[in-house]
Amino acid sequence: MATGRTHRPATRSRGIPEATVARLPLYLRALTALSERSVPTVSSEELAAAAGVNSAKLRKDFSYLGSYGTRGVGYDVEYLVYQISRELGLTQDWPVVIVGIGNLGAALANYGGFASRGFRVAALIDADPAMAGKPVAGIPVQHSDDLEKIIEDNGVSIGVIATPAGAAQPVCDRLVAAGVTSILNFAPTVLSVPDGVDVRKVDLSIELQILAFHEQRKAGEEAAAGSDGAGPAAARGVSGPASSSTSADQGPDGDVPAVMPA
Amino acid sequence: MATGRTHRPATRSRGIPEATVARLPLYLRALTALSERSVPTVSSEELAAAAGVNSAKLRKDFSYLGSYGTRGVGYDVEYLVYQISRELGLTQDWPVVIVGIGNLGAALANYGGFASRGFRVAALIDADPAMAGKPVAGIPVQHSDDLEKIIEDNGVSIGVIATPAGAAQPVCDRLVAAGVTSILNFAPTVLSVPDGVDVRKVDLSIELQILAFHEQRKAGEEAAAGSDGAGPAAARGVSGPASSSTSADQGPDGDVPAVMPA
DNA sequence: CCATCTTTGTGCACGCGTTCACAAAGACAT
DNA sequence: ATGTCTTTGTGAACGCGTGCACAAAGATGG
Repeated sequence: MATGRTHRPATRSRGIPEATVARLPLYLRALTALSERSVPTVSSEELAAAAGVNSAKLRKDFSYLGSYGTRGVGYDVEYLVYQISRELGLTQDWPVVIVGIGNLGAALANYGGFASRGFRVAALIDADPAMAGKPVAGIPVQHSDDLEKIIEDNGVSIGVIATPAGAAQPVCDRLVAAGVTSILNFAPTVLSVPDGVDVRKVDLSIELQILAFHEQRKAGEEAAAGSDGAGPAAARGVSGPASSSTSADQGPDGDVPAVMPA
Repeated sequence: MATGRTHRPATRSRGIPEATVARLPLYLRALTALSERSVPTVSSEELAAAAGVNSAKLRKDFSYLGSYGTRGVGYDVEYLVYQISRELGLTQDWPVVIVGIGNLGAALANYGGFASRGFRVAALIDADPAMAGKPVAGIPVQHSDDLEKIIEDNGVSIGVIATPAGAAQPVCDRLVAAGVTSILNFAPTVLSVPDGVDVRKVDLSIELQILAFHEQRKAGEEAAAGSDGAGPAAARGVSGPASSSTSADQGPDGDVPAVMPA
């Protein structure tokens, strides 16, 4: 029982590096766009630009899948779309349940990106009895009492958790016990799962904090160096780390202690 | 003008490795929980377990910030909370705009995680004139015509893009031109930004595809090895890559070509 | 059939991130 | 004051990911 291992530590899955797997959807998206414009072939250079990566990296990524290109020409768009789709497992149907139909859960249910590419929202589950039966995105919400039955009846192996933080771990445990082996977690908590279960997390708060770090660093450098005058951002009121100014201790979430320590 | 560089290639920001920065919010969250329970000190082992990481990694991460621990005892919770908050720039106020108030944008506006830890939703912006003035999460939506003025008046340097894919790049360009230097992108597109602008992307579709890849691999291994009988998941109907079965060619989004190539 | 040109596929080197293992440091009891 | 015990902080080794640079491969034109 490993605690909170987020996603495969270093286990190269069948020869394809994890970093490559993470980029395949990007390539697939770019290729799909080309396919819709009926572009027959594409060079690694062009495709790399569309996907926002280095062309050498892209070629190396594709080399893990096999030699699907033609030297002097490039890659056959349709063929590559098929190969990547197959490699990612998108040629089969993946029923998905979303647990926690609040603002975020409802948004996810309505999100078109789910429906495309083999993913199908099989059920929406919420703990609130008042929600039961209400249709969200055309799908009636079911009560969490029936979670296990829903998972088993639909053969669901991928679960999306969009509950409040406190409910996430219990929901996760029930999903796993019912047979779910892949979880996409939107709740701001570290999930603990048994071996063999994959967890990927999407955490808005963390992403913002990372951006804030770089933003602060940029502001600091800008103040240290001479006034570069790069656009209207230079006149921003970010002067230093000590500008707690107006709203310092407002904490609507019970966070933000920010107290001076001993 | 670098195309589509997602987040700092390898530029170590002021000595703190990028990987460490990405984990600091995790530590901060765990520490905040401890702080609320009035736990005075915590060891690297305990905190690492709470954050779901290796204890050696945690100690090394903290060593980049300085020597804030006491040997034989552990770390002072309050002190660490303060230090990490300061390092991440959370002791100052970060006004944020959300552009694109659809299902997702509205969910983000309502998300409590934004309000906490120094982030403040300064404005909601949408291109639909019918939305203008409507309050979402208590904040009136403003029309995108006023985007530049809103950015400048509020001193916004962090923008969140929750528009459809097609609108993302133009919106991004306008945000950057108006002075935004950090962008959190929820639209399924690769954004092209000038140097000095940070982009982080959150892409549900990509996360799901990565999970599907591992799910497929697990199913394949399970089929190859003898029946392990590990729980009810073993009896799942995922037999092989060729089980396109019932709903093979339903494509509600204009995707999923899945055609056999030449 | 041959020369040329384009583009792939990859060997190689380098740097970052992770993990181990241990010495140094401080708390605590006697 | 001294010894013991806990826990930090870090040197070192290793593995993964990235990018360069080039040889091999095939298309194309004469």
